[in-house]
Amino acid sequence: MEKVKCRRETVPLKQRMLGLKDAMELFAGKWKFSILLNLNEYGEMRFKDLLETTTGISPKVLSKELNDLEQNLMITRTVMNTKPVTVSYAITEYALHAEPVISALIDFGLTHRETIKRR
Amino acid sequence: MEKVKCRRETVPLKQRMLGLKDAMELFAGKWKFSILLNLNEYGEMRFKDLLETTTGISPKVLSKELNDLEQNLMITRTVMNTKPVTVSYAITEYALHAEPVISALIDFGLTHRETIKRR
DNA sequence: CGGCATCCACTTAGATACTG
DNA sequence: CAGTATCTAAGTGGATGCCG
Repeated sequence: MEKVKCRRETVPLKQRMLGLKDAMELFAGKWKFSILLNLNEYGEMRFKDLLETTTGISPKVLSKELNDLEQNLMITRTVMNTKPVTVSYAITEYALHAEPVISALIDFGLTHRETIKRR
Repeated sequence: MEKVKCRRETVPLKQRMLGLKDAMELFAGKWKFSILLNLNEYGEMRFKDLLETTTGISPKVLSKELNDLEQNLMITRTVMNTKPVTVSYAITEYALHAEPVISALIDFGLTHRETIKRR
């Protein structure tokens, strides 16, 4: 692990740990990334759509995950004036900030998967 | 979330999700980052040392965390021929691969913490 | 010293059914 | 359609004690 750069080195270790903790808590669980990647790929989606594309999730869990993501400003929730009501979810501009994290995780995860496999 | 780059775009979505999953599983839990950052900062450490610097952890959990990290090649475990035995843990070269992940998480986490706080 | 065994508490996830 | 209610199953974490 080499010397960290930019803002990271201006911040004490304790606080960096807080940042790590926050980020990990936000993305914890089996479904958050899947939901975000789906919303990113397909644009606006309704509850039902997400229930179908997120294979294996139950409505209760999906509901909780969506709430978490909304609380953390990663997605928006829009209730449409139709009958019966439809609700539309979309990814936010703010969620773009998470792209470096996701990229780094994918890169590391794929490399690591190969490394462990051939061990 | 903008277009992904390099190897990430050569890999299908399903597989990218696997990479994400692997990486998240490796780093899940409250202690892994703390242990890695400590080992990185202090070099070789014994079980007892880690038990002290990792505030709040119990021996059972520390033991499990260390095993996980060793299985994933992030640390080495060396038994010394002393009486009574001492065991020394150290971070591996391979763990350097995780640095971009950690940096990205810290950056995002710190920014996000501020964003949420002032909401 | 460096753990593992045991037990318990708590949180989370899943299945299913139901409602506005 | 978009969830909530309820119940149960499972995983995880902490406390404690013991042993080589």
